[in-house]
Amino acid sequence: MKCKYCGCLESKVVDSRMADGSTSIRRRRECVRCGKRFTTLEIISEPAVYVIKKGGGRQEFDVQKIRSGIVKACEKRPISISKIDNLMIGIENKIRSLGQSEIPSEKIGDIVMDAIKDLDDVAYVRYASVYKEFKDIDTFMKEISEILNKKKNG
Amino acid sequence: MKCKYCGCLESKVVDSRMADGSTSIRRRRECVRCGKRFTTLEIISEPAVYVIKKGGGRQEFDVQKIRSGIVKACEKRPISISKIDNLMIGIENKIRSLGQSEIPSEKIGDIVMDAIKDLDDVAYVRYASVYKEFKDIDTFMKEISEILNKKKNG
DNA sequence: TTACAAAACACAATATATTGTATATAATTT
DNA sequence: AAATTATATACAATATATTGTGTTTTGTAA
Repeated sequence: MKCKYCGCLESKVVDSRMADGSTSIRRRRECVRCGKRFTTLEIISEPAVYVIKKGGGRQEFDVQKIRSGIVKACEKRPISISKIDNLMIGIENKIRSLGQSEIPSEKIGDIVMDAIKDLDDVAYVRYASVYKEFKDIDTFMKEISEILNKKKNG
Repeated sequence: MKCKYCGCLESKVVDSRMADGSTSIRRRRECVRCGKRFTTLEIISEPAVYVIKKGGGRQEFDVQKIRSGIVKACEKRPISISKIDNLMIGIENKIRSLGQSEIPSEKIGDIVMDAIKDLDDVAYVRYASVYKEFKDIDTFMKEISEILNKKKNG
């Protein structure tokens, strides 16, 4: 496991716990070279799902991309990494449970948006703004208004 | 690790390999109860630090880039690789300990410069000349004068 | 349709991880 | 601000994973 700090290839496990109702394992690792610690997550990964891009290109579904998209959307927001990971696992499960080997990227985006919606309003708007690419302004504005209304009235 | 087929909580590892250029570990697991196999992926789960470039661009922070910058600045200077690595580790720790998910590239540059300053004068000037891009000539000249004075008087 | 690459499979010798129990601290929620 | 939850920490006894070598299968590219 390449250390994210110094790139060293060796690290040893310092702690290891079941997480998310035993659907994953969270480990604490320590780099052999620099001694820095980092957290890892072991998740089930069935590589049979392909994402069909808008241009028609096909790419293997990669949770990490989903995760980094969510992480970006959550920047400076009070959302713990474990929450993001849980969300990611939920999204992955949902996508895989569709039982399809090919899924259009739009559908993936919709599923992720749906999941983020319940997590954090700001993150949701950020993600949506990137994902929808401002092409669908009407829907986007409607979504924002809905959130604002909910905040005002809720 | 909960089996994706029968939900059994116990599974054992049948095979384990580094994946994605050693950034993750791919395991093949076998459920203790139903005997079915599935693949898991262990990935790093930590808040990413992003570098905000001058133009506004965002890029994931990469120590190796810092390191290669220092190595270049130390060319033909009597500085061992382990010294550079130690410096790099210190820089990384400092940056991560800021606890921020977004850091302007200027700040990174300042931290690196500060670290190099104590390492080697020539390397420092070289690094500063690249990093400051001679835009901040006054400060740069002042820094050089300070170094020269320190050498003369110290 | 062949050729290449990635993933799955097997096995054996060695090295490392797991899990209960427990404390401290940071982050969220009320 | 207090209460709750999550994360990080430590240690020790036990159980399990890792990695080289090599073969086979499957999917993708030539």
